[in-house]
Amino acid sequence: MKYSIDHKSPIPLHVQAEALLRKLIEAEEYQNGKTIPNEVELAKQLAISRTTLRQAINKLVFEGLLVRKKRFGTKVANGAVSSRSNNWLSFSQEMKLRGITIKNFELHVTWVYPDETLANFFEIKTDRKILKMERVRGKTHEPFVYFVSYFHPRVGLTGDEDFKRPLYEILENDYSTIATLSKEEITAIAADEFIANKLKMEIGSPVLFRKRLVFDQAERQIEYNLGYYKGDSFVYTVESSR
Amino acid sequence: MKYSIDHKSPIPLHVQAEALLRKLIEAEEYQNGKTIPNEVELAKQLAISRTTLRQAINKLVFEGLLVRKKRFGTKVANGAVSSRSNNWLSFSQEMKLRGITIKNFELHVTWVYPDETLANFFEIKTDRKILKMERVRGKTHEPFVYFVSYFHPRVGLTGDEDFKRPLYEILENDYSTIATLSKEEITAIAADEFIANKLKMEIGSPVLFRKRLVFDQAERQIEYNLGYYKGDSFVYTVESSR
DNA sequence: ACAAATAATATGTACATACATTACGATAAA
DNA sequence: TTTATCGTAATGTATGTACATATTATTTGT
Repeated sequence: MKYSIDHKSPIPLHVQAEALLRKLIEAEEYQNGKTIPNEVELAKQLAISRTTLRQAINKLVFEGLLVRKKRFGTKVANGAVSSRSNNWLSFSQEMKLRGITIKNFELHVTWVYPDETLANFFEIKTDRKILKMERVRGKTHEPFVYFVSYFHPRVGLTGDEDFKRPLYEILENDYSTIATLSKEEITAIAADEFIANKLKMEIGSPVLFRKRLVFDQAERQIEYNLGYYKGDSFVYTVESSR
Repeated sequence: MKYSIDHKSPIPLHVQAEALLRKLIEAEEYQNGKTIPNEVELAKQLAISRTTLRQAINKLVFEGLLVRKKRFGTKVANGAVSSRSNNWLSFSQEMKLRGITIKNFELHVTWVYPDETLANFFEIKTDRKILKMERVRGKTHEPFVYFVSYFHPRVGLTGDEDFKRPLYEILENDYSTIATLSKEEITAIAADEFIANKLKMEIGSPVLFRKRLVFDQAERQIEYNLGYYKGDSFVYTVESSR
C-alpha cells in the first residue's frame, strides 16, 4: 500500500479515505471492473473502522465511481474510471468515436474579481476572487461554441476539474469542496418579446435556455443561461439569479 | 407527528426515515428555510438511533434538499422546497417570472416494450417494459420542443418524478430507486458529414448534442441525444450507447 | 448425476456511545 | 464601549459491536 492515512491530521479520516480511494482508482491501482479489497480487510489495512471506511465508500458509490454488490464485493464502475471520464478530453474522444473530429479548442481558467452584478449574485464582496472559466470549442478553425462560467468560491468546481492541472491540484488539497454535483436542464425555446429584446434579436429566433443547479454540501446555487447564435458563433451568456 | 416509522416493516429504517422527511418537507410541515428538529430530538421522536437518522438526512443533504449548519441546525434548503421545485411546473413558473408565457404543453408517460435497439442499449430483454416519456412544450399552440426519453427499469426516474401523480406514487413505494441523480451536458455543434448524413440534414446545420448521465446506487448509464430543428419543431432523438 | 440443503463471505442495517468542532450568545474584563 | 472569554447547543467524527441478507460455493442426499 503506497498511500496511507494520517491519524494525526486535522482532516477527517473518512475524507482522507475517500481521497485515497479516488487516487487509487485514478492511478488504476484498483482497476476498471475489478473489486477493491473487502471492507473489513481494507479497514484493517487503513487502520480505521469499517463504519468510517463505509462513509468514504458511500460517497463514491453515490457518485457512481464504485458499485457495490453483495457477496461479490465492491468494484470500480465499468467505463467510469476516475473523475476524468466526464471531462472535455473524454468528450472529444467520444466524439471522435462517432466520426466527429474536433480541433482547436481553447480553455481559459482564471481567478478574477467579480463585478458588481456577479458579486451580488454570489452574495460575496467584490474583493473576493472567483473562478472564471472560458471555453471555446471549435472545428477546423471556426469556433462555434463559447462558454463563460463563473464559480462561487465555495463550490470547488463541478466534476470536470481536470481541465487544467495546476488548478486541479490546488483543489485537490481541499477536500471539503469535493462533494459537488451539478444538474443541468437545457431547453430550446423560441425567443419571445422579453428575451428578444434582452438579447437584441428577432422574436422567434431559437434560444437555448439553460438552468444549472450546482450544489455542494453547504448550499445550492442556480445559474441561468441564455444561449444564442451570433453570426456563426454561439454565445452563451451567464444570466442568472439565485 | 402525523407519520411514523414501522419497526416491523421489512423496509430499512433509514429508508423509511428518508421517505418520511421527504413527505414532511413536501407537505411543508417543515417549511422552506425553517429548521427541522435537531437530530437527537428527532431520533427520539422517531424511535430510531441518531446514526440511522443521520443516514437518512445525509441523502437529502446530498441531494440539496436539506442544508446543515453547525450550531444552528438543519434547514430546508431555500427555494428548493420539495422535489417539485425542479419539475416542469416550477420551470414554467420561472419562465413566467421572466415574462415568458408557456401554454399548451403535453406530457405523455407510458410503459412500453422496447424495440430491438433499445433493448440492446439497455441490456434487457424485449419483454421487459421500460418507461417512455414524451414531452411537448409549446407556446400559443405551436409546439416547438419535443422530447422522447426512455428510462432503464432500474432507474427510478430522475428528479422530475412529479409529472404525473399515479406514476409518482408507484415509485414512491419503492424507495430503493430514489437515490438517483442525473447530470447533463449539452453542446451546440455544427453538423458534420457524419451527423448530417445520419439526420438527413445539411452539413453545418445547428445540432444539439446532449450527453446525459443517469446514475442510481447500482450503476451508471449514459444516454446520448442529438437534437435538431425540423420545420418549426425541435426533435430530440435518443441516440445511443452505454 | 443432479437437485437440495448448507456453509461461507461479502455487503447491509442498526444501535449505543464518546468526544470534537463550530458558532452564537452571554458574561466578564479592559 | 469594546474586547476576551467561556458556556452551550447543535452538527461532525469515529469506534465497537451485533445481527441481517444476499449470493456464491460446497456438501449432502437421492
